[in-house]
Amino acid sequence: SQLMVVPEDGYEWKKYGQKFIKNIQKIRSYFRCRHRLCGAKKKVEWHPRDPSAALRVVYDGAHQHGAAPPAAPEQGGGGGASNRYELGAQYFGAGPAGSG
DNA sequence: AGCCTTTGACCAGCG
DNA sequence: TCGCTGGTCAAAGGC
Repeated sequence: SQLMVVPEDGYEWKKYGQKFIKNIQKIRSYFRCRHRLCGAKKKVEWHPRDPSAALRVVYDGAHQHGAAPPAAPEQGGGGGASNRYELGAQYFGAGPAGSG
């Protein structure tokens, strides 16, 4: 089984599903913002047999609160030692749409 | 007692 | 119309 190693980005998320995508031969996890009436969603993709492979985080939707909770401020603009695992692997909005 | 995470089945779109 | 694939909910266990 895979470890629940989800990098923190300053937002709270709750996993609600996990499936293996054949198209990319990777495991895709589904997360939802714990905020109220917030339609923000996050997906994490990682190789099932390749820890070396960089994680892939795909953000969908916008946070209604527009800001992260005080429990984990986003430090405002990179620098934060929170999401420094693979900034080059994060997608916001519709996604990489084309160039990836 | 509540929260969270893990897993199986159902539904929807395309060819 | 059926089958494949991707996306989501629902039931149970530990702290």
